[in-house]
Amino acid sequence: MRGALIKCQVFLSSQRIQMIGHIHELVTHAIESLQNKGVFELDHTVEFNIERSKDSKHGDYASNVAMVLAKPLKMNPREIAQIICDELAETHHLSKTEVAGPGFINFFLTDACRVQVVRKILTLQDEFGDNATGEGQRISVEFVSANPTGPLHVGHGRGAAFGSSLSNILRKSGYQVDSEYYVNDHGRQMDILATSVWLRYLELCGEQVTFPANGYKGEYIYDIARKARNKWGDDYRHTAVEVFAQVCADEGQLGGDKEKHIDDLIVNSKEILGEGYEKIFKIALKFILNGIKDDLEAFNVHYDKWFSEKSLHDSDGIDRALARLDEGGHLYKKEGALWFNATHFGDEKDRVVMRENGLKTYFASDIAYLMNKFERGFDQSIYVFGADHHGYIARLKAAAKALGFDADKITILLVQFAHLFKEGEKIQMSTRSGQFVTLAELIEEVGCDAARFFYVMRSHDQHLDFDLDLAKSQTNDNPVYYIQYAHARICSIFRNLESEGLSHNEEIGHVAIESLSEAHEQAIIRLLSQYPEVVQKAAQNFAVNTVANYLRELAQVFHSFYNAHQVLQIDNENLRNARLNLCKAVRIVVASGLSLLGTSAPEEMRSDEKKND
RNA sequence: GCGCUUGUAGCUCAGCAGGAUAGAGCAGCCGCCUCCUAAGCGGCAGGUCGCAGGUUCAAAUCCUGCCAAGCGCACCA
Repeated sequence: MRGALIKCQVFLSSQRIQMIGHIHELVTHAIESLQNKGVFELDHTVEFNIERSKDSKHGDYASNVAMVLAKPLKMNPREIAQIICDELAETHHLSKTEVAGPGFINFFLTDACRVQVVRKILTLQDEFGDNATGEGQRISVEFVSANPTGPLHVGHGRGAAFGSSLSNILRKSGYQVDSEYYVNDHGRQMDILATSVWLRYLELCGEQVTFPANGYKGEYIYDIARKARNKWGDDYRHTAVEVFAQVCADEGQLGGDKEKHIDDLIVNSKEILGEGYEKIFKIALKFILNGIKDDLEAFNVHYDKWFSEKSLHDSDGIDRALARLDEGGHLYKKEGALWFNATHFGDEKDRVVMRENGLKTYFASDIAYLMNKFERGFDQSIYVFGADHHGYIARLKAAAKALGFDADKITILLVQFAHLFKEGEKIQMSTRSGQFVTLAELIEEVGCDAARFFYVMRSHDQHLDFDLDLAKSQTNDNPVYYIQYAHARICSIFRNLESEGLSHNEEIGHVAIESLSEAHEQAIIRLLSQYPEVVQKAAQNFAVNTVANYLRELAQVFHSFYNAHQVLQIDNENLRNARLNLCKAVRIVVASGLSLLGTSAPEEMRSDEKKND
């Protein structure tokens, strides 16, 4: 049979891809030619790879083609590799090929070809690394979406850092990204919040109130209450006796039930306050939401859209979603509640969408929100959830299928918890008691840069130990500063350029670029050329941490170079300009990578001034 | 009990669309500032990739079982 083969994993993206495609073509032609000559006899298709060599000793690219062909051809892989090498057409991109190891073919680029990347980076600037992976695709990334019942705490920080960085990376890979925060501004928790605020307000008015076990006890509730009192004075004051009339006993009391207790209080609050309840509710929501927005801004996290759950209730969003499920015959009544037969679509149990008391569950809103996302036409919707929400995967996918949508368009990424460590001790947190480390406190403590970097430097599905002391330290142990320092050093070189009476001529540098033949320089060039692939791979695998790892590596080779070679203090003008070009390219890529992670790229590092914070 | 996730160096972790001798950082030991910021660089030492099978020319990587850890299994949000 003719035309055996040939599939190659093509990593698209400008120059690299072209090179891999080019080499792939050369190999394919060689094999076809050998078939025609009757040297190779193949009767079925084979797949082989052209991939970047991990070790520079193995050239720039390598192929496993000979090993894959060994079996069908019943020949020794090294022998096959040699035959293919001899058959390869001439090309000015490659300086040599060699057979190595068990039968790899290694391809070596010419020096001229390899150093091209420096010019490319200086030309493209911060557009270097852009790739077309997501061209023409719209993608929704939802993250954090914490209930607006209190300030964000450190548990939300990782989702924020990850989701924000992921959005940046996807954008750089050509996706049209909508980042969203789903605001749960409706439902029981919000009523508990409003009621908690009102009770604190009554306290401020001088009423004797026993605060419910299930209420929100944080100090911020007082802040909101104070705000309400400043605004409305005693307008909403009622006696404690009135408020607690016919309320079930609280936890700890005889026959007490904290859930029933708070629910009764909510009912009373609504009745007693009437329209006033809505006002308290709104002032609380606004206060907290503004706080959340401020915290996220300070964390360099920005959203395209704040999606209100309430809007789904106010519009016909939820009703339409439920109607659609009903039309498909996926809803049924049982014991007064309305159920979605999620088990039919792979979930482990059916789910309630409307409770016996007539209230729609959060899951009903989730379904409506899901439908809304599909209706907006996203090619893909990413949910970033905390790992404790993994039960949601099956039910969301079940809902998507039941609604008639393609469940594969939903991707749920679970972010594992981060454990904070201080002085070697794990910090315990408990939201119940209102004692937790807020995100704002964390930023205050270690700074935005360190916090964001630490959160994403490990794979998102990996538990993370967050060492506060390390994040705060301004030493070489701290990876953030290590990378930023590389950037600052380069900026420093360019600052010193003028004071040394020198100047930078990029053109001279470009012409002399091949004089960068030192091992350190070659290592930097090699790494620089990988940046587009790193970004692309990070986008494809939703692996933000690979960017962090890459930056550390790049910083490392740069620091080595810096230590081994002078840039300014050399007489050879050509070499000096070539090295300046190289430094500038590193600076551009480091700055680009750091910005993807939402971390700044400072032009200088000054420990003395740092202490003034 | 069922489900999801994770077991790699003393510690924290990379690597996991299978590939050529398993990598970093910290901690330990030994070196480098008349030179662009030593927040840096170089070197030494450190691992039966949880255990056992299987697939493959090739397994830390894929499959199965077991062991261990974390999380989840509400008419809660």
